Amino acid sequence: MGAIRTPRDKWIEEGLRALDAGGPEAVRIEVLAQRLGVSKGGFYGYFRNRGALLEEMLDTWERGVAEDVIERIERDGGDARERLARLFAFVGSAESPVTSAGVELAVRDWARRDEGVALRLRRVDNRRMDYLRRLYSAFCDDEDDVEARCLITFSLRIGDHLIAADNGPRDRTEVLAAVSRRLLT
Amino acid sequence: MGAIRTPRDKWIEEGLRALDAGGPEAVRIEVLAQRLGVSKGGFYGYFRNRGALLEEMLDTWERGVAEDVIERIERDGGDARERLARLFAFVGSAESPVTSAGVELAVRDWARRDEGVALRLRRVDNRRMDYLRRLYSAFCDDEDDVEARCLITFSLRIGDHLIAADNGPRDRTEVLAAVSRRLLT
DNA sequence: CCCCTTCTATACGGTGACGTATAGATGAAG
DNA sequence: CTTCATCTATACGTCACCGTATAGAAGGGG
Repeated sequence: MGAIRTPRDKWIEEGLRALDAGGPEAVRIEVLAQRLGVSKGGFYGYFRNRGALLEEMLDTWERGVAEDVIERIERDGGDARERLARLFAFVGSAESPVTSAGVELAVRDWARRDEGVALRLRRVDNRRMDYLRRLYSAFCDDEDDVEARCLITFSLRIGDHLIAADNGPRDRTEVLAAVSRRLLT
Repeated sequence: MGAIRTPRDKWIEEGLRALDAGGPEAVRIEVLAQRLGVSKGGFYGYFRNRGALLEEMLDTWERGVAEDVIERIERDGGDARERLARLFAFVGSAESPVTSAGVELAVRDWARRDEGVALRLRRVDNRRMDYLRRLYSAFCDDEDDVEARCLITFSLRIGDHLIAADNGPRDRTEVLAAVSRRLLT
């Protein structure tokens, strides 16, 4: 048996990188092949077609972005406020192609026009929202208030990457820090 | 002179509709032509190429979305709080292809990978953010607080359309209304 | 050392879209 | 009714990409 030269995962990883940079339309098999220093010949040994790759990319994204992040925050302990603070700090720190903020935004935009992607996103968002709810509920009794904080937290996490406005003399991170302080009260 | 059968504006309008539904990649000349009940023959009489159409679409979007909205809110008078409330109610009510929320989200995603679009978006966002700042400043003295409210308002307006999570037993609009109340205090 | 599975390169036909060229239709002006 | 600019239909060459087919490395097991 010959050794696997560019395995399945490489295609998926490179696919996610392309998704990050240019959205789903940019996930072109021949381009990925070139970037992997390989022709597209082997691709169809792993995947039935382009759609199958996209599907698997979403699979690994879904797994990596819901479970892994929460697990990572939970692992280090602390009370709810500390966990939230760590969560705020962690968001969007692109350490792997899966957890990159660009991929998430691309998926979010993608979901607006693909029902299947929308379903996956709903699962992920609900999983995260539940987690947020649990954390906020630990020090905030009014359920409506908890819900409001969850939505604000979530929106800021997205908006931060999507809003192009300058914040006057202030730094964006400074403004975000101020809001975070208010959210943790 | 023969009458203009499908004028410039029709192409732009249809282009924005396509952008709304499928992002910039979906703005295909031949598709627009078909939707207009026309072949692409005349297109190249108005526009040098596809890029020129995209450029003009962004022009009309930029004009229509910054000036017109603010003007509309200002027109009806009232104090700052009332204007903000009206602004909250107005956002995303897609009355024209220009002010549709889908178009805005598409532009926002587009801006992540096109520097020219990013520039335009920055202009629009700054224009709107300035307006928000002015309104909040009317009843809120702490400048940092004003900035925080602006960012939250803006993020919620975007996040609302992008977040797929359910809000438990509550309706999303209900949660948004609660936040809005807090923002207007 | 040879075989055989697994990966790889290359060539092919097909499709959708761009942009050009050119001939036909249409309707106001004279 | 003719003229003429303007819009429109159609055909064409080109390109990027998909998916298939087939032949060529590459390296472990017998």
